[in-house]
Amino acid sequence: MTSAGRRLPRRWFARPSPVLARDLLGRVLVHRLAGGERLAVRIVETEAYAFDDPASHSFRGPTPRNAVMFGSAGFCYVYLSYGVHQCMNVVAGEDGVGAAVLLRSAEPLSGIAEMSANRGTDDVLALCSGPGKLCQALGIDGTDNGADLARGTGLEIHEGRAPARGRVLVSTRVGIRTGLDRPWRFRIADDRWVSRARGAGDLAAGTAVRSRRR
DNA sequence: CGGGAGATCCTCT
DNA sequence: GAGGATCTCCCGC
Repeated sequence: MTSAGRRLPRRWFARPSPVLARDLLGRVLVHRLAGGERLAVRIVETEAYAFDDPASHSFRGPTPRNAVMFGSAGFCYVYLSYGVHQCMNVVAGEDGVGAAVLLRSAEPLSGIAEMSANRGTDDVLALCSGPGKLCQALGIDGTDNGADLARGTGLEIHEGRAPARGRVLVSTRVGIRTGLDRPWRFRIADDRWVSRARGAGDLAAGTAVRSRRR
């Protein structure tokens, strides 16, 4: 059994979303199913969204959909994307701020048979390589909106192991048309489990970060 | 293998 | 009534 370490406490989540997004890399998302099965994945790609961020659902203030974003850190915000895909966020920051981190892709650790069934494919590289795929594999949907990740009610985030220093790539976010000035997409460098993000910004931003380190 | 379009429906204007 | 924090399939090269 994989030892994912302790469950992370609420104060750990209560930081600015770009800080939390980076620190979520390497952590383990666990979903315990009603049947007793335990699905676990290692987070390898995230994106931060903030209250004053035109790309964020919270940008125009609280609404019924984004209400969870304006609550306490460590809660789960799930929304339906394009009427088809569920996407999971981790609420960040102080209460009432409206910040969150989108989980974009992950490495399957346990419960792979169940995740394959949920996704309808045996291609393990395609199980969690995107925000919609990740939710489908783990069986996360609208009923998980508002779940308390810090309290351990079946959907939890455990300590895992952070990537080695210098192993984090930073780039612009994917699939948005505003807020492209913010380099708030984080992923583990040279990790085969990150999503294949299409779009011009990806390679350019990635190489920019790489060359900046020289 | 890269790009483009359609699916599909909820949310807010 | 328009427009998505996406995914997959189906082209064409």
